[in-house]
Amino acid sequence: MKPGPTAYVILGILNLGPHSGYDIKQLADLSTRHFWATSYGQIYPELKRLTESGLIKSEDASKGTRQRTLYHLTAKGKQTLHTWAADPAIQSLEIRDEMLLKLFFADAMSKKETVTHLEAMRRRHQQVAAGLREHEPMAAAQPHRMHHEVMKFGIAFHEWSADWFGKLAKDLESGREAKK
Amino acid sequence: MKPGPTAYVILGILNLGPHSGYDIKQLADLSTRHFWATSYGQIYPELKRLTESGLIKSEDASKGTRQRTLYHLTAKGKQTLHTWAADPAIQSLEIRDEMLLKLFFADAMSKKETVTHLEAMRRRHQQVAAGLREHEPMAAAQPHRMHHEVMKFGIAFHEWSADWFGKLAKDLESGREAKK
DNA sequence: GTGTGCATGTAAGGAGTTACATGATTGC
DNA sequence: GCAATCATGTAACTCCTTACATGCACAC
Repeated sequence: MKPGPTAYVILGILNLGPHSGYDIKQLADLSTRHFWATSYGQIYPELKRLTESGLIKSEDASKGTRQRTLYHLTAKGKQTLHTWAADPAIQSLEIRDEMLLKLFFADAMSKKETVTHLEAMRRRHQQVAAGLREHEPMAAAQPHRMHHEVMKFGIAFHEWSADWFGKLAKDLESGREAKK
Repeated sequence: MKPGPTAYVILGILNLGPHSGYDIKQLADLSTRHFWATSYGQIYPELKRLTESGLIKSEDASKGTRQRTLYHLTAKGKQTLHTWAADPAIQSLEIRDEMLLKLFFADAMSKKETVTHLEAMRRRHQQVAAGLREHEPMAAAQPHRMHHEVMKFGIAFHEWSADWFGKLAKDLESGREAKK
C-alpha cells in the first residue's frame, strides 16, 4: 500500500522537525489547509501506518501523566518524501465549489438573486484571502521559500477570484453584455 | 435524507430538458466537470434515489431492443432545485492539488527540480485552459448566460494560474528574490 | 465484421468527515 | 473553580472512484 497525498502532508511536516499528531493538525491548518485539508480522523491512523512502514518513528514526550508522542522521519521516510516530491508527473487537481455549481444553474434564479449570489462569492473569496493574509507574516518569516510562495499563491488566487466575481456582478447589474 | 451537491448537478441538467443517465454524464463532463466532477457510479444510483423522492420522473425511450431511459424534473424537483440555488448561504469550496503540495514541500527538492516542477504546473494549467477553450463556443452558443460565464471563469482561472507559476519559475531561475 | 459510441448498471474499496469519548494542563 | 487549549484516539458514515459486466446500433 503506497502512501496517498495525505500521508505526504505528514511526512512533509515531520521533515521540518519532530511533531505530535496534534501539532501536525495545527500546522496543516495554518499552511496546507487551503489546498489539502486534513482531519484527526486521518492523521492518527496514518501515523500508525507510517510507523509500521518504517517511514517515521515515535518517541515518548509525555510530561507527567499527560500523554504526548513525537514523531520524526526515518532515513527511509526522508527518501520516500524526496522521491515523491521530485516526481514531475502531472498530478490531479480537484476543485469542488458548490457556489459555482449554484451559479452555473442560475436559470433557476432571478437576475437579482444572481447578483446577490455573485456578491456572496466575491465576499467569500475576500474572506479567505484575508484569513490567509493573517498567517502570511509567519510564512514569510520561516526559511522555506516555497512555503511562503504557496501562501502568496493562495492569497493572490482568492483576491483575483473576488475581483472576477465582483466585476461580473457589476456587469450583470448594469445590464451590459460581453466582458472580455 | 437531503440531496447533496451531486444530486443538484443532475437536477440542474434535467432542468435544461429530459436526459438519460448517459447524457447527464456527457454533459457534466463538458460543463461542470472542472468544478464538480461526477461518475456513473454516482449518477445511476442517484437517479434511482431522486425518482424515489419524487424529484424526477423516468420515461422509457428505448429504441427497439436498445434500452434508454429519459428523466425529467417534476414540479417538486424544480422547486427543490430553485430553493437550493437561491440559498445564498456560504457554501464550501474545496481544493485538492497534489502538485501544490509537492511544491510546498520543495525543500526536499533541488532548485533545478523546483523550477522543472513549476514549469510542469504552468503547463498543466495551460492544458486545462486549452481543453476548456475547445468547449467554449458551445457554452457561448446556448442561451444560459451563466453557463458561459462559469466556463469563462474556468478558462481565466487556469490561464491566470499558468501565468503565476510561469513568473515564479522565471524569478527562481534568475535568482532574484521578492515578487510583488 | 469490427471498432466506436450509446447505454445501463454494480461491487469493492479508498478517502475523508463528523461526532463522540476521554482526560491533563495552563492561565485567568 | 472554570474555560481554553493540549492531546489522543475511534466508530459510523458519506462520498466518490475504479473496475468490471453486459449488450445494442451504426458507420466504415
